[in-house]
Amino acid sequence: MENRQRLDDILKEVEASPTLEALQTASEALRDALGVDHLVYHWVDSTGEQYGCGTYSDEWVDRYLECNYLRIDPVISGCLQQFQPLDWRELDWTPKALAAFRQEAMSYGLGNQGFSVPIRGPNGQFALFTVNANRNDEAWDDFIVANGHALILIAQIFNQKAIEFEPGRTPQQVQPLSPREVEAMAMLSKGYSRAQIASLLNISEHTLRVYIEGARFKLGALNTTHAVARAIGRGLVTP
Amino acid sequence: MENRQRLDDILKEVEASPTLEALQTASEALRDALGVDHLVYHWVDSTGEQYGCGTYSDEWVDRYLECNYLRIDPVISGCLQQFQPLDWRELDWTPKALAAFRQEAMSYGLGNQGFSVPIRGPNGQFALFTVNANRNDEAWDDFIVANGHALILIAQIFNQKAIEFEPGRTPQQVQPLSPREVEAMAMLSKGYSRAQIASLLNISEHTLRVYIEGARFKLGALNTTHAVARAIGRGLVTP
DNA sequence: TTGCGCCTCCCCATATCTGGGGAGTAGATA
DNA sequence: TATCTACTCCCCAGATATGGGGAGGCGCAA
Repeated sequence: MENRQRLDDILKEVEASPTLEALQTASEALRDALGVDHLVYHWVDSTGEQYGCGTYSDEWVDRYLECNYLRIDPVISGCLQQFQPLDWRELDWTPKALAAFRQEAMSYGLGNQGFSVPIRGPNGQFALFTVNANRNDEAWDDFIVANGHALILIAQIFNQKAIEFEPGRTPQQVQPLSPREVEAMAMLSKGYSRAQIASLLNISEHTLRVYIEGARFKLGALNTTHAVARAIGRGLVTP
Repeated sequence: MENRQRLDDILKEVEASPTLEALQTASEALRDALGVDHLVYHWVDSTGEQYGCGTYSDEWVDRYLECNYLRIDPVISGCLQQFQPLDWRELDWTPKALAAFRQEAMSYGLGNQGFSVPIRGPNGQFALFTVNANRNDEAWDDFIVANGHALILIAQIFNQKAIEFEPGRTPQQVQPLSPREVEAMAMLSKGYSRAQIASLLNISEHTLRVYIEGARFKLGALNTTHAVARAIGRGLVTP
């Protein structure tokens, strides 16, 4: 269990020095401490800007971006649809993805096994923390049992640090929606039409319209759909 | 650090026996191990169904539900808007919430300090893991420094167990959206009108409509706003 | 080869939403 | 007490979205 102590030390350093460079050097240190081939932290902030640090080779990163593999990467689509930590073996490897993508990845030095921890924030933040190694199935099982918890924790700590870099921390004070406005957004997000909502809430359709317009205004939205999307993003409504 | 070992043991038991009762007994064991007054895990699944386990008194839970405090609880609204772990002192305690809510809570045995770890899933799952105790500010600072990481980990483990209980694990195979359909949903969620999107994507407005209708159908949505909400919920689009 | 899914285009009519105005009540806040 | 916000209601006209029909080309897979 001295390994654990070593991980703790590295993470403490990360927490003390919140810079992108610190995450980068920590990635390398953690990779060695864990004994894996690669360790990557990839992060999309609320403006859609992407950041990344990790131990993939520059060639692979360039190739990945160039081919827009983001769109076909099963790791990405898998992690977008669930948010538990994910063993790459559980993924849906279509023949295309397997041939065109995974084999190519291995030629760039990636291992055959992977484990990714997805994290999602309410404003579209999405982070992915991945370790990658060349192992057989049994060895990988053992690795995950031994280190799964630590990986989740590392992902959280990286994530907290990443949040601090966020440029658009939206210090602009947000207009809180009134209860009725929230209610309207919630009903809209469930697919009800204005007429239905009005009758369900026992108010006139026009009154409902006032709420929707109020919500649109307070959320800075261009139309109702936009307002609902923002309400969801702000956590006022659960989708 | 024997405390840490004790936490580990309790968590291992939780992982071995994934039942709601196990979470309940673990809550009590963890409360004692951590030396706090209360420990609660509250969880909303993708259907909107709510579950909870923890050490609050039944009277307080009843009172809370009866008064629909969910709507005014600053802990809830705070955690819905950010997804980092949250010290209750950072919350926005309006006079009303303070008077009507917090003081009443303390009369039901809650402590003055709290720390909550929010977790969000892509299908509307929302979980909140909270510890609560009666401490002065310095003691609470020390507690969080000492146990913050452990709390995050506990929240994750509770969450993974809770996911296994989910009834609507939606074994129904989901229809994947085509790239164009996803694109349409993404633009709609940003507030663009159909005409704008069509011209931005360089396609006729009617073609765009076909995509939107396709997405609506595949997402089982009643209208466009509903479809966008579901696309967001499914993680196809970031709000 | 024959499907199947995806992408692209067009017509029409109707339902629904949006934008602009105004106005009264109650409750909380200052 | 004065003011502000939230809530409720009404008018109208124009913009926008929706529903239903049909049709051709392209690529992938059984």
